Parts: sequence; structure tokens; C-alpha cells
Amino acid sequence: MGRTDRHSWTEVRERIRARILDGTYHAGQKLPRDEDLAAELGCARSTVQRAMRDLADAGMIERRRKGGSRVRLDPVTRATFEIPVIRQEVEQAGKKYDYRLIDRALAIPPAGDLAKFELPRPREMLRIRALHLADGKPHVFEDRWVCPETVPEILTLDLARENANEWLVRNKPYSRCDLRFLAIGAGAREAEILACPPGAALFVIERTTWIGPDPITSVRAVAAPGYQLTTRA
Amino acid sequence: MGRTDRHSWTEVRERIRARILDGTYHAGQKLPRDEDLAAELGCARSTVQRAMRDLADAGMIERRRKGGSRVRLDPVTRATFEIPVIRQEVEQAGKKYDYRLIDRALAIPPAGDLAKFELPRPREMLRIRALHLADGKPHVFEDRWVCPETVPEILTLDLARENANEWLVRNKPYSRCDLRFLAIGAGAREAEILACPPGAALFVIERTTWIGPDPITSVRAVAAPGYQLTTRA
DNA sequence: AAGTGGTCTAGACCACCTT
DNA sequence: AGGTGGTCTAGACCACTTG
Repeated sequence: MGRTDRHSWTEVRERIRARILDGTYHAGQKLPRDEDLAAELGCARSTVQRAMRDLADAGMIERRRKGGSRVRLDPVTRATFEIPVIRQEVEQAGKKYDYRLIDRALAIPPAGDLAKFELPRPREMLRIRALHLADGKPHVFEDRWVCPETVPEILTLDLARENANEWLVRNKPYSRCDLRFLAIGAGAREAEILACPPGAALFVIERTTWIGPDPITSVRAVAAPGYQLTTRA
Repeated sequence: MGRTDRHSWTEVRERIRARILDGTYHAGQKLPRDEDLAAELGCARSTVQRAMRDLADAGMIERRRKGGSRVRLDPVTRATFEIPVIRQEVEQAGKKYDYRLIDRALAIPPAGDLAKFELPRPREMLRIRALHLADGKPHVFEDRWVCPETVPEILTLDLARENANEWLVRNKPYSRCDLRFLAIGAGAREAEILACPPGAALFVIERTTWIGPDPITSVRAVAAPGYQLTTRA
């Protein structure tokens, strides 16, 4: 039975959720104060607080000090995705993982890539292109810019052996991470590298990370056809 | 300064995180018990518990009763996305929203769509196809199956005027929601409806919902070219 | 200026899981 | 069977933000 019997915070949450869904509290309306709800439901205020925080995290209500809690006018679906390190993803599927460096070079990123870092001025960065393979077949094509001012070690790493993806994950914590998901048609380069027809629809994950105000890396990971991302069970 | 000074749970969380990042606690290693950490850091156990829960939610550690807390071996990135109701998304971008029903019909879904519901046996459902427009241009093509056994009202709704998407959001709460993101090449139908070249790479969001064990709806939302999804600011 | 949510504490009990 | 995290309580103080 867990402790879902009477005064558990999940029980309180479900009671409040039910009232929102059945219209007792309608969209935009203010809910009672935590303290009043606690008194009414016969539990401690902190239990109500826990339930309300969960509803707020789920996007169902909004809470403000002094302003109280309100049912959100605009219902949204919030979903959490896990983006694994590619090696794990491949090995977890029971396949053999391989990594191949394509090229690396210092250059000034084009405007589009610079914009992702939100940098005021152009800056020279290390571009790394690499391919991740699953059972010998192309799996993900990675096109990455790394900022040597933030990550000087990157210049002396042997990228043919060291996987930049994994090295950064292990050695460079970040404080901010922007993610974008999109679809692109395979260009000539992607088609060749991923061994797919030109124009094939490809799923792309772009990620940019910073440590404090300093840019670390921005990567575009282009998956081979058929890739899809699912909410974590 | 907030209350980020000494014994706030965020401060405690950052101290623990720092120890993980600097190797004091390395991957796979067991962390001290909450109570010991609380004593060492000079705060209440519940404060440590709050901090640890946050780290666990972020995917950095794993916690088990009796087993204790461990640094996760496999670092993952967890990201939360908000999938808005399409009307809101369009209007928030300052554009005019429009909706057009394409067709509706009762039929037995093909195996692929049935599988999404995890149903043992085929079942007749209402298929609804519709187009969402932004400033008069095709924005999202929606291909939906609704289960009339769970949602009988759907059969009598005037779908030319009532948007199935919004009606369901407002009237049918769900208890489980599966989401999938993928990329497809535009087929003949998508190309015609979305006014894009055949073969164009399109971003797709698929969502299946249930209330308890009963299926509600499964929808494939195909976005017009250029669409992308971003972590919420 | 005051009201409301957010946090912290100390203590107790419980549930789950490993040993 | 026992240890560890999860939850609940009651009370106090704090911080944000609105009227």
C-alpha cells in the first residue's frame, strides 16, 4: 500500500489534481493558501507544500510568494528526456561501439555556430568531426566546436584515440546546457558519412554548454535514419 | 544573496556536487549516509535529503533504501521539454492561428498504430486528420486516432469547429503519456498538406495517452519544415 | 507593509531493500 | 533482520512580491 493511504503527499497531490480536473478550481483561479488546505485536509503544511511543488513542477499550477497558487491558464505537457552518452546507448542495445575521428582543425566558427554560444565577438575554436558506429555501421555523426580558451587541454588531446564526447563529459562539468531537437535532410557530406541517400530525413540533437559565462562546446549530433527519442520509462 | 549562504539545501547540493566532480566521491562509489553528511556539514538530515533528491532527479546519483547513495556510473543529460498546445505556440509567436479538419472516419488502426496503445486486440477507433495553420500557412499536420470506448463523446463532436487537440486537453485528463520524437521525409500526402517538397525532412512528435489502463488517443504531429524544439528557458 | 510560499530544524515512524 | 532513505509533523523564520 506504500504510504498512499491517507495523508501522504501523493494522496494530497491527487486530491488537489482531482479538484482542478473536475472544475472545483478552474483555470486561472486562485487555490486556497497552503495553510488552509492543510487544515482542511488534516495534514501538515509541509505536506501540502510538497504536493503543490510537484504540481508546479509538472506545469499544472503556478506558485508565487504573496501571490498564492493558481491553476495555469495554458496547460502544457512537460516531458523529461535522457540523452545518454553515445557509447552507452549503443552498448545498451547490445551492439559493438566504435569511434572514428574524421578531422580536426582550428578555425573561426561561422556566424550560425557562434550565435549558439551567445558570444559578442568571433573567437577561434577547435572543430572536431567524428563518427560513432554501432556494430560497424554509422550511428551518429558528430560535428563539434570546442573553445580552447575554456578548455586548453583539448589542443593536446589525441583525438584519434580519445573520444571528445566522453572526455568532456568526464572532465568538464558545465553549469548551463542548451538543447535543440530538429530534422534535416542529408546533405552530400552527411549522406556519405552516414551511408544514407542524399536528402534522407535525419534526426539532429544540438547541445551547447557553458561553465559560468565561458563557452565550453557546441555539438551537432546527426543520427542515422530511423533514430528516435523516447520519454524515459 | 537569497538564503544561499550556509545551510541552504542548494548550498549543500553544490558542496556534494563539487565533491563528485573533483573526485572525492568517484563514479560508482557509495556516498556517506544522509545522517553522517548532515552531521559533517552541520545541517539537518532533511536538508541533506532535499539536496540529494535534487541530485538524483538530475541523474547524477542513485539512491536506494538500505543500499545508500551512489554516484552514477553512466552520466546522462536530463532535459525537460514543454510541448505546448499548438494554438498557444502559434499565438505566442505573434501569429494568427487557424484550424482545418481534413477528414474523419471510423476504422481499425494498422498494426503500427495499434502497437502504440499496447492493446492485445484490434479495436475500431476514430481517425481524425487536421491541419493547424500559422498566419494562413501550414504549421502542423495532425493525424490522430481516438478510442471511442474510452471517449464516447468524440463521435458526436463537431470536429469541423471543435479542435480535437484542445477538446481532449480540456476534457480528458490522462494518467500516462508516452512521447516520441523523430524525423521523417515528407510523403506525397504530407508534401501536399504542408505545402513542402516531397522528401523534405520533417520533425515529428508522437504522443499516446491513457487513463488508467484505457487508451485515449494517439497522435502524430508532423511539423512544417524548419520546426525545432528547445529546452525551456 | 503585510501576506504567502519557501526553507530549515528536530524528532519520529515507516517502507523498502540488501545482506 | 537490520540499515538506510522516504515521509510526516509542528513550529519557526525568511524572502519574495503584490497591493
